[in-house]
Amino acid sequence: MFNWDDLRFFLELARRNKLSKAALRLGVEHTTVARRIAALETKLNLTLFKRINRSYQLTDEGRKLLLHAEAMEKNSLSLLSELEQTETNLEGKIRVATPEAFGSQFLAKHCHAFQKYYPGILFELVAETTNMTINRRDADIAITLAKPERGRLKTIKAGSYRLRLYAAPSYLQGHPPIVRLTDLNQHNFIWYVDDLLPIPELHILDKAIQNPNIVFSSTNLTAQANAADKGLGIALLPCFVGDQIQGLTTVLPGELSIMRDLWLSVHEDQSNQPVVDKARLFLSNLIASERRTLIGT
Amino acid sequence: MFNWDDLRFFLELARRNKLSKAALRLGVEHTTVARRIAALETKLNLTLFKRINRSYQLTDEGRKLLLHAEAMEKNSLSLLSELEQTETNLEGKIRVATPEAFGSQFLAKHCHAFQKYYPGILFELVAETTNMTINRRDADIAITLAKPERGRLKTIKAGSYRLRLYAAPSYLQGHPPIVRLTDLNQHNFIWYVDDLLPIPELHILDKAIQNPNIVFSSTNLTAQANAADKGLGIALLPCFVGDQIQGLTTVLPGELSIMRDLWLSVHEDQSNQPVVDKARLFLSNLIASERRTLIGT
DNA sequence: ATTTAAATGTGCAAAAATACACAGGTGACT
DNA sequence: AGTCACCTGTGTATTTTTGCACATTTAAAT
Repeated sequence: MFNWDDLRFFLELARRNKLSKAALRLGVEHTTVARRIAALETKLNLTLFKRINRSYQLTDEGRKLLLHAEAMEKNSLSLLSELEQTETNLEGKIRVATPEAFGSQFLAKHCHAFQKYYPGILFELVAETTNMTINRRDADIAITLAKPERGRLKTIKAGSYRLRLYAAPSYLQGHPPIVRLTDLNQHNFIWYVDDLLPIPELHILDKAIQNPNIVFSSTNLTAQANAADKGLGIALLPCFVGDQIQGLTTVLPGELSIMRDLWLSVHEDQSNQPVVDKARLFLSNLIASERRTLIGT
Repeated sequence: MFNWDDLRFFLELARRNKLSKAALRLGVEHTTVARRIAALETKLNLTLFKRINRSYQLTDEGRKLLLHAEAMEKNSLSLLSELEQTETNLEGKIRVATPEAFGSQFLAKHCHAFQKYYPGILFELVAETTNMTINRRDADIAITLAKPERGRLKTIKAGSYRLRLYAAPSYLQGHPPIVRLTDLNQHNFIWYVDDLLPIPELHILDKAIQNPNIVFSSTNLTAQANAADKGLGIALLPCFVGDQIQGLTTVLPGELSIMRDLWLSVHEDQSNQPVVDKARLFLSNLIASERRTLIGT
């Protein structure tokens, strides 16, 4: 028997006709789509697509398969809609502490899904730069950038995200071109205020720029992003913020890319509570499945 | 979206109720089944099975899922029956050379599938102990135990198989018990004739047994297997032979297990011929999907 | 009660799948 | 015609999945 999951890839490619387009929607690399399709073709011993003019066009046999794949998709969707029943029996409240930008720009956009599953649970999102201490029960679950060393916590690495330099085209047109890191010396920066937690990877920038010309600073990333969007200068932003803003483009994406880990912690004695457990699963699933938006393109 | 292929595993487990039974039919380890089911459960955020009394029983939600999974299975089956059309346009003949036992006991049992796909192609199976040389065009495709070093051949490692010692219970009851390798000194052996190709892994046996008491020998593995089945002595057999014979049990499976590779070769200038290509794909697919019977339990 | 056999669970090693980086090639727009 | 953006293909590195060996548990049989 062939791998049923390959039909998901087949369907997407049959609809988009481009490896890259299909890959984007499936949340994988284009090479993965190509290889899964190739595997399906050899397994079924059929040619499903003709590769012409950099586009994948269905063959006659591919069209036959499409009908069956669509039927299976219908099944999978009806399955989800039937089983994705809300758990109204669970009631209570969960407080989740996250870094400011992660909470306000990423997690907030997905809380509706949690609400749909568990309408009885109040989801409290504490997204602040101040370091909330989960130990003092300020929050039931904490997502942090550094692994908490102390406290009786269950901590797992939930995922990673990337930071890049972003600027508005309007800014870039009015300023000297940037082709290497040292060119940044002549540019304006939007930056954090000093008391942010130190990011070790920033020494790359420190070496290249002796005296950064900081024209605006804030503890609030959304403020920085909005300032950059208006052409004030160059900002260091998480990709899940910068990529979402149409008016921003990356600066030196090849030279500067900072990866940071996301840690998810719960109290040892709270980890078995149903409400806490469901929220924990929701968060780690979310971070895993949205990996692509957190890492950026 | 969840992994559609996990539903195949779910279906099998829902029907067999045991990890090990489902694993056997799926051709994987029981741990893999357990992990795929666990992955599906966390992805769907449901409990599909209750683990009671070492058996997996469907929950209510699991039963709901079963209906959808069965529907998807129907689709996948109808898909196969529609697309698995015979290619009557391909005509010709293909000669495949293999080791004797592999050809007569394994490949011969699967040739009907090839015939079904390609009714126009005559499949000639040359299963002999004499080393056929593919270079002289005695065969179009060769499956060998050693990688051919010379000749303009395209060779890939197609898979592996295992050898074990086998004996009939009737023999074992009438002879001293065997708990370690040295106990074999007091036993009767069914063996190859001397000119068989040397198997380096056999030095383990050579060390344990100074003077093996060989009571019967043959170049033909089927003859050896039949002799062993009748209680003549202990034989070294491929698992795909020994495991198929109800009357044989393994001897010292923990102490003696020999793995050998299977190599598949075609001529460089023949590799693009449709008939040769289809046969090559058929053989490598077959060896891959029957991995479990070749490796044994 | 003891033994035996069969089933599930766990940690580690091997294998496979995937991402990543880069090369090459094609069409679109100057 | 040349440049540019975009898409696909190939080889390597990383991550994930799977297999394997072993521990543990439970039911059945002596």
